[in-house]
Amino acid sequence: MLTVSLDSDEPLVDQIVRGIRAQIAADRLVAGAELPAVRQLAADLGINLNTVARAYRVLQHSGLVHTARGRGTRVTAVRELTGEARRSLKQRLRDNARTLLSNAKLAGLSRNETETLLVRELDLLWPTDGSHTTPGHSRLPQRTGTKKK
Amino acid sequence: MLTVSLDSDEPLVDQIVRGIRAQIAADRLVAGAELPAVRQLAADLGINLNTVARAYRVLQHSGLVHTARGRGTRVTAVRELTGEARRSLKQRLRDNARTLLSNAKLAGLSRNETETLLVRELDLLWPTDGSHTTPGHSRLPQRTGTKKK
DNA sequence: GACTAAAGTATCATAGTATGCGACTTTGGC
DNA sequence: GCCAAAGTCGCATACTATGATACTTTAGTC
Repeated sequence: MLTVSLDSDEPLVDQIVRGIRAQIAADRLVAGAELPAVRQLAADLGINLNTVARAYRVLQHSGLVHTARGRGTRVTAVRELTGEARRSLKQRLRDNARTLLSNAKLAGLSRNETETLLVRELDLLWPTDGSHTTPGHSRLPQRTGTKKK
Repeated sequence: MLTVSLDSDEPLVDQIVRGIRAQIAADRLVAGAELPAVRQLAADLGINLNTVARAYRVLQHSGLVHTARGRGTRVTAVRELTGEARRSLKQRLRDNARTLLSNAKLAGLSRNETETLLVRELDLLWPTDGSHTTPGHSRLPQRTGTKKK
């Protein structure tokens, strides 16, 4: 399910954090769910238990999980950001988006190709079939979800 | 124009590379344009000249600029990727997009908010007023481009 | 053709960081 | 109380990012 790569230039801790964040965002890990024990996940990934423990600590600092010595680590209810924290995060998102799109354009992707790629990922996080998502008019024609390749 | 932050956890070299890549992608630096001398930019940014030189070397390795001892550094004509290089880059883009959108969702942004943010950045890189961009039907309603601040 | 200013380059030192090893502490069931 | 299983701590080590300083190349000018 979760994998890491020693070849990547991204640190192992960051890879783990990113993977678990993505699972929480995609609702594949919901509030109350228990994460694997640090030794367990470390063995699965073939790395040191401290590296996993550090990743869990990062997640705890950002409030996504709660961890207690001797009892394990569980996913916390996600709380939304407000005020200044939310503003600065949006700014960071903008910067990241700019970098992402710059790379896409420099690689020769067209605007349409780039938008298609983004829509696919949007659909994964905010599925449209259930319609329990935030109401309002969408800015792009959703589709896929169950599309053949 | 270009700024860096010592407080960021992103290395200075990466910040410079990212900033210049973004400028090239946005056509604010076009082929043939000369980049500031390493000492000049280093002084402007308040950092060591070697750090700038390393950033320029990274850009040269990715083919975006050409640099010659004694003569300076210039932007190269951008060449598009093909074949395997293009495929693997698209995969990397997908991963980055997933991370970006996960963060947006975990911060409590709605799908619409996220899309709006993305459209703004898309418009910056692929402006729609001129219509000299890649032809074809767009996947989202463009706007702005010449919006007042 | 030598001088010189200005461009990038190379070498080395250093502080910081990512990871791993091994020992420790806390919890909860028997 | 014991013990297995959870997370934590402190240290070692390899690597990396940045900077200081000295070097080499280019191009103009006399």
